Amino acid sequence: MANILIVEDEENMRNIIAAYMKKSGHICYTAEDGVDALMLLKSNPVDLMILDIMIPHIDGFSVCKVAREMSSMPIIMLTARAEESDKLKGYECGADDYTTKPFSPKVLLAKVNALLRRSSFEPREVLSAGKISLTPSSHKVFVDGEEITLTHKEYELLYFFMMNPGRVFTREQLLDRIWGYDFEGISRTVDTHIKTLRHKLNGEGKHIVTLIRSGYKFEVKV
Amino acid sequence: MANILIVEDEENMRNIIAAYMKKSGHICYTAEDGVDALMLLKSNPVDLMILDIMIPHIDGFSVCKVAREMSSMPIIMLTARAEESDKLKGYECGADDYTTKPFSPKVLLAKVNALLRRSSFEPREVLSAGKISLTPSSHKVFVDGEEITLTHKEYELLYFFMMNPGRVFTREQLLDRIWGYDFEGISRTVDTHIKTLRHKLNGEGKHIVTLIRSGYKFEVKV
DNA sequence: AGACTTCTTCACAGCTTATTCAAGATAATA
DNA sequence: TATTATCTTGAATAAGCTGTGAAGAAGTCT
Repeated sequence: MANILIVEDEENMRNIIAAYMKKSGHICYTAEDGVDALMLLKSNPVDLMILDIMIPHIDGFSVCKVAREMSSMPIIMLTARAEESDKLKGYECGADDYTTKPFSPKVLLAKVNALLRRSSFEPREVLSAGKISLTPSSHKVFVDGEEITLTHKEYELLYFFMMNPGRVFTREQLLDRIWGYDFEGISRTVDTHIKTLRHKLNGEGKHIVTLIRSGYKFEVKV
Repeated sequence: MANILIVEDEENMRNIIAAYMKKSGHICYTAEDGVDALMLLKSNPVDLMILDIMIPHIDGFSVCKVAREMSSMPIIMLTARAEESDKLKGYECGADDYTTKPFSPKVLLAKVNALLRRSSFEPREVLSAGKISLTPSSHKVFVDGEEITLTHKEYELLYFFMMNPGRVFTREQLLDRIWGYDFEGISRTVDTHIKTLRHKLNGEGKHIVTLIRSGYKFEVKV
């Protein structure tokens, strides 16, 4: 269901965890050190990470911090040490859970599923609103049954909106989260993309609502 | 920041947990048995619950299940038993974490904050007073179930009032905090916005109370 | 390199929202 | 009750924001 990254240097442990996750329908990526982990994080869509602290090259805390900057995925820390200061450090780095070895793989799986539920991760195959439907896996968008072609930015914008329905975003937030800039000053770029997106969505463009001085939001119902 | 319900029958333990949470800025409600807990849940806005399993009248698992049906708040289970079957049962009931006693209050606090962060808890999901309710994430305002449309300034004004109920603000303070000016001299700008806001709030405009010579305040109850 | 697509910038019309002002209403004061 | 200070209100005016089309810049693909 979800893409899970397992970062653990002991091969045996790694395999056991992966086996449990796979059995429950998740897709697993594995890394045996911090560098591997970061590379995988960059190039793959990871929904949750299980992260051992004592790993070669770059330790788990650092990996956790970097991961936190790029995504809000749930992170479960694993470690042999049960020291309080370590746990606190883990939570400070942005971890969601801190599990000490030895642990039961069943309980780990239960935690994983609880966190996925909590992180509003849904294995949604298709997002829809009104007559719009969007399939993330194939990047296809249909309006009233007709496929429409969007450019990459337009797709990302629509996808972002549909993943966060009802929420208001300022132009700056959109530039930040979709474009990835720290934009200084004013830009009409967002407006222009909204315009073309609305146009391509035809009548369904009404789902994208302007809030003067606040930004835009996507409303599922009219 | 968040409203936390602590359900624990041992008075000492309850007080320690509450003290830690309060120190971190959270508002605490406490219950010493399952019935208490459910009553509090019904009548108060709870953002997160810390729930002991072994409590009088109704056990923690049952409280957890009921709570899950009414809200998606994070739930942390506490217990003296570290049995795997118990943990699994906890997660099955919809708990987000299962902590065994004895535990460090610091770590518990870190978990609480991690879960609040994770649950995309925002400084209050919905603010309400009388028949007014306001959702910050979508900038929506309802009066008696009907959505009303506010301009940006009106929204900001109402939001500010509802975030600071009962407090009196002078016009200068409002200009300063909402408009961002250092206003010199007199301005009727605030008055005018108050007027239209009251008007749009219809009968509920009465929540905005004028204090002659002092300014305005927002009263939650009539 | 050339042709095409996509992205960004810009200027301005059209419209919404904010502010000012003056007069009427209300409350405090003596 | 008369007087004065303070609010409320409505209308007029000013300010600010967004939508749009067109054109230039940056990427992509062959």
